[in-house]
Amino acid sequence: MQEEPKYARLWRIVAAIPSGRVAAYGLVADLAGLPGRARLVSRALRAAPAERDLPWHRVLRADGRIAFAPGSQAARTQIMSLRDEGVVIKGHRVDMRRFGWRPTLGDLMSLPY
DNA sequence: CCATTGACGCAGG
DNA sequence: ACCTGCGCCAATG
Repeated sequence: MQEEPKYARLWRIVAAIPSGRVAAYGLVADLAGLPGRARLVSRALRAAPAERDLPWHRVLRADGRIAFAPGSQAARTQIMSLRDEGVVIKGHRVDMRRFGWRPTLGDLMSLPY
């Protein structure tokens, strides 16, 4: 049996983040079984094929801040997508207590391949 | 092969 | 709230 490639495992977690909720890079890594590898998540997202259509905009820094520089095109796109889903952004950040995704074990167990 | 670079996170000060 | 340092490590030059 072969181990699922790291990027694919990260992509699966990101794909599971529900609309209207957000998750930190570090949480995505943890849930993918790669604790301490937050930076790998950013790499995986850059490398993700567009066809996969991942909700990358739902991934933020641990403190709720948008990872991209304020005013950058990427940040504006991300903010727009989040607002479309009802996520409130103030001062370039999101209130993680309100919008943070907290999956149950059941959620994780029933992830599609 | 060595150095630098990040869509990061956390502990300190 | 802001800054600094360190751990992390695949990718890039």
